[in-house]
Amino acid sequence: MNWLMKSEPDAFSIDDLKACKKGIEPWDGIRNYQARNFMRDSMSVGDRVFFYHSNCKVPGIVGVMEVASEAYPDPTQFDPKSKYFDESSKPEEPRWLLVDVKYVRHTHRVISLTEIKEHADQLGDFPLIRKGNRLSIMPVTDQQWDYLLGLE
DNA sequence: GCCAACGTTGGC
DNA sequence: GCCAACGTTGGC
Repeated sequence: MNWLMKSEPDAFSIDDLKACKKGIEPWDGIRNYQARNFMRDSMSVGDRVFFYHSNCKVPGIVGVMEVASEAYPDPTQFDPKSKYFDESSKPEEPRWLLVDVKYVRHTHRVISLTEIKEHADQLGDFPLIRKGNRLSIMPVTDQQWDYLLGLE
């Protein structure tokens, strides 16, 4: 499958990912059940992922990465010093999962949310442009993937 | 910084 | 199980 994953660039940007060792990093901090279930049930190693910058000056797609691991427990949920600490999650029954992601490339330019919205008719149902949607990991159909990359 | 939309929590 | 209160997301 194909995916889109959001990150605030102030916290973790695509440049940060590129700078990681081998361009691979655990995508930690997902605390939303729907997003977690996508990782657990539907993601496979090698799946393509759009890197999306949210909550910033120009929100939009900034690059491509790929899924580099199966889902496994997010260690930050057990770390009291982490802002993602969840005291109600127990190691024998972890509540939150993550996958590793691997940098592939930057897009040639930012494909902004504004621009994506202008193509709503061609994209069909797409969670990113649904009103009020806050999902941080969402599936992207093959058609949507090709169409969005065609804009770059 | 504002605020709409949404998810979660907890009292009842 | 309902729902008000609260916290978070994320565009603007």
